[in-house]
Amino acid sequence: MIGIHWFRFGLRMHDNPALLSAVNKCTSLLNVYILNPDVELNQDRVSDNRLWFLLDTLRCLDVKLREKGSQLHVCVGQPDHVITQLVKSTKATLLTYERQTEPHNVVRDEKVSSGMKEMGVQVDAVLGHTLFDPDKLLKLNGGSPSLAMKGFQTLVAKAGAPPKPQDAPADKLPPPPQLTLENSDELKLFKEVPELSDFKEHGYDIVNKTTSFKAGEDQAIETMEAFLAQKKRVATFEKPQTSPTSLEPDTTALSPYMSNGSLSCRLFYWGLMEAYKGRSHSQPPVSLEGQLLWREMAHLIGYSTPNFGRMEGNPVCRQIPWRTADDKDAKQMLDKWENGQIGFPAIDAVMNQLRTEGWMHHLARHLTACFLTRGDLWITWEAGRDVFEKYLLDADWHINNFSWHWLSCSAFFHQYFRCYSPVVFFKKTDPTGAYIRKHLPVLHKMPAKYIYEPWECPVANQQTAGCVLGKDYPKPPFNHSTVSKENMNKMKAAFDASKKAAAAAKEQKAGEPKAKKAKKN
DNA sequence: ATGACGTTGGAGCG
DNA sequence: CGCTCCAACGTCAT
Repeated sequence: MIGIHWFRFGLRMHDNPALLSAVNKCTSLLNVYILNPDVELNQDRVSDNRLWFLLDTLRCLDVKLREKGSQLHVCVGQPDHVITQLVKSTKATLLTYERQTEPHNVVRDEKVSSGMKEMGVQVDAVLGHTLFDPDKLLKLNGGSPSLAMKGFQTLVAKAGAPPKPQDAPADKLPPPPQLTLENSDELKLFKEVPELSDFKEHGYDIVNKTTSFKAGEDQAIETMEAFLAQKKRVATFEKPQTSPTSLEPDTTALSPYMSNGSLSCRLFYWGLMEAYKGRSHSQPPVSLEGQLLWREMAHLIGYSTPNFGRMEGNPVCRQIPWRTADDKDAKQMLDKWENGQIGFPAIDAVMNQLRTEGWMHHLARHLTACFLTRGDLWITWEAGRDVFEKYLLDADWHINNFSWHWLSCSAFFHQYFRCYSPVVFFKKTDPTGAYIRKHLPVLHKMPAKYIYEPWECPVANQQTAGCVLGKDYPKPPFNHSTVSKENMNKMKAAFDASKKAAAAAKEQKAGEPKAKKAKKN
């Protein structure tokens, strides 16, 4: 049988059930990755760092495939068109891929698989990106996801242990089939995995790559094993106790690998169980196991909630009258926020780390997400979500949307009177401002006393520090305490309004059957 | 109904 | 560093 294995997530050889399915069934197998020019090669949606990380991951994958007598073919084009052309060219009768659950990916895959059906091509869509089968979890829970961690833990307990990771293919892979394709405007096939600079026409260039993260499956496993070898650190890990201002990640920093599947979450889960063995250890939700459960819960909610990627029409999302980019002031603030020029050093440092590294600590994300939405700027979480999605190496549709719901008090978390302060929050873990100095070098010489509020620094000292406010670094556009208090009042109003709306909807629902009956009669 | 709790707040006290 | 209070959310167990 001639087959095509379509890599999307699951960019690895280990624990890759979809790839194994292809290898076991095929005498000839084409391994392909498709770059969609509207998605992966779109500067508005994917930063240079993120595309570089993807391409370098693909390069590592290609090396491994070549060691097994195969290789990775990288194409540019619309996925349904590319797959159709590849099937025609290779005369393949099997298409395999790892199943994805993001709504846009579900739509794409439905389109592709219905096309394959018409061509008489068998499609194997295999699970591998999460610990559990989302449909199985939904069924166990009566058809709906769990919106709180406690309930989710109960659900997971019912589901039993997640599958053990599978080994990488032991033998040589089936050789690639003959491929005769003419490059066209709609389809470009690369002989080798492309570099960032191959996409200059899309605005990408290797000189814009600034992240120090290293890509690929080997790096992922090495990082994981190095962390899991620290048995005490693993056993005592409590997420809220880790530091957002540490100069090196204080957490595992495995998320970039987990999000594109160069690391299997099942490999990590079972490695973690092994590291826990014979030790008392921290528990979910704060433990490392808990972090995997949060990921799983976000994926299940994102998969099963209509319109989870926006506020309107989203049944779990509180409707809040946020400002959008249509508001001129909001748009200006949004741009400053994205580019680290808002005037609060902690916020700007976090956003600079996001743009240069493509990763920040979870609590740093909390601080800046709270600031953008309910805390200070009162801007829609959807706008912040898009900025994070563009720059984060670990961008994960479900988790990103879930977290923005959480931080904006739109769902899952409701204590809007608990608000992060851009001046105070980082002082706890970084009183001297080492993190600020690293990610916001213009404040490098600012005295520790003023590092989080340089506008309080006497002008003479600003000059000595080489950072004059309003010239070298912006003055903050408002007073945080005043604005955050005003915003809390707005939140109170929005909560009241949504309670009222919920009560009205309930009443209407109660009245509905009667109305229908009345109509019938 | 009521109270405890919720992965990760801040301010002010000792 | 640990405690209480702030003004007060939704969820869940009792």
